[in-house]
Amino acid sequence: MAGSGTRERILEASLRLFNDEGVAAISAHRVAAELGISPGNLHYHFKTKQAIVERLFMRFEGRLVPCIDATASVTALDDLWLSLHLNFEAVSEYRFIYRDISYFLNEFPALEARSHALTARNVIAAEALCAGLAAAGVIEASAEDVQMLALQLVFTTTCWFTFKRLISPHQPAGRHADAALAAYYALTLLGPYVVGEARDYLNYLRAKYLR
Amino acid sequence: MAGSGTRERILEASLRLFNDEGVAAISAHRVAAELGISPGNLHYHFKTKQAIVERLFMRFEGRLVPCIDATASVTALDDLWLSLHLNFEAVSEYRFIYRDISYFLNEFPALEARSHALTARNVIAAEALCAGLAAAGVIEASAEDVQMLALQLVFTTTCWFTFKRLISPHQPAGRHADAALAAYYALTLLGPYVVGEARDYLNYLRAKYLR
DNA sequence: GTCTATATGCGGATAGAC
DNA sequence: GTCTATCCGCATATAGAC
Repeated sequence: MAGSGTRERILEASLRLFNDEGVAAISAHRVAAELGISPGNLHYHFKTKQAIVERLFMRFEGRLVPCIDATASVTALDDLWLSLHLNFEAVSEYRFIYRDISYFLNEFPALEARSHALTARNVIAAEALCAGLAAAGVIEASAEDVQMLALQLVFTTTCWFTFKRLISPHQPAGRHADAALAAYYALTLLGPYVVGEARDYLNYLRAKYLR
Repeated sequence: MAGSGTRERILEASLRLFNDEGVAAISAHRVAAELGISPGNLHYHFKTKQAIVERLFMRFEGRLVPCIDATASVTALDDLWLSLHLNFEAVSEYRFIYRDISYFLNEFPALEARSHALTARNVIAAEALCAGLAAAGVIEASAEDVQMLALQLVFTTTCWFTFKRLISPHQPAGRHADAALAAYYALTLLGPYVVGEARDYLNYLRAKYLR
């Protein structure tokens, strides 16, 4: 499996460059140059650029699924915050995927079905999560509210970092320390539904993140 | 101004192709072929592909700004719904812009500042709009709530159509009749803040759009 | 496994005739 | 204004030597 460290180094360099500059802007030559190897050598390990992207996407699946499935025990608001935080971190580590969604799906059509499945799984997990909070009395929400909330949560975890570039200057490189802030932002979607002492936790977060 | 109809036809064909297949996937050759003219002729009217995109972006600005500035008189929930509907329609007509945000800003850096300004203007208008509804007693929201709501509204009008591709199969072509549904979706962000008889309007919309 | 060298095609952009 | 013909550069992908 680990026979050749080169294969792994190609994946790591590709992920970094894709994240920083976008998968459209990075050629196979560029990845090879970054590693100080020849394009021919890179081609020996990955026949096509698409093969690299697909391999990275599978890693993203493996990285994200535990985050969205480990939500069975969520009964408090800070559990949800942690879940969102982990989710944002995973998305941030593979942010090249959702960075240019349409381009990505057009260029790598083999990944469209997998992307749909992943998003659907995410929505279902978010619904279960919100329903759990409602059952625990943390929030007060109808079944329809829960559905909408779940969709808004997944929409936010998926597209928030992309949208951020339209409201603040582009982060130069590996900056993804704002997962916590993003999690707070997403959490405010539930804000108006929160009842009881869970409001205290919201106020604590608000004091921490607002200005 | 209208000396040559060709220039206008180039812009129209470009907009349509960019919207349908993405600005990255459409070459100048392709636009020329679509119109049945030569690449040389196209180059006579637009020296570069970037010039076409910039011209279309300016049209988008001219198309969107009236939608976001004509919100001074919003004092009822259905005024907001209409405003959102018009906003979504404008975004849909120029959906190639927000379709792949990072790619767009990377490829056409001259438009990054304008995009920022447009988004900022949109947020300010949304804040005024939510503040107006709060003042009119339609919603009950603190100043911080209003800020968050405005950001969520703009986030949604900007990125919702892009995200939709991850949860439902890709719309083949000029389908953008879902502006009304998108407006309803965005409106639910205000749902929990709504008080008084405005709730009736929300229930009316819910019956209309849910299932 | 890794290299050098190269084939092939496409997209952006231009020159110059009509 | 519109055409044909062409240059240039880049990206994908391959061939074959070491």
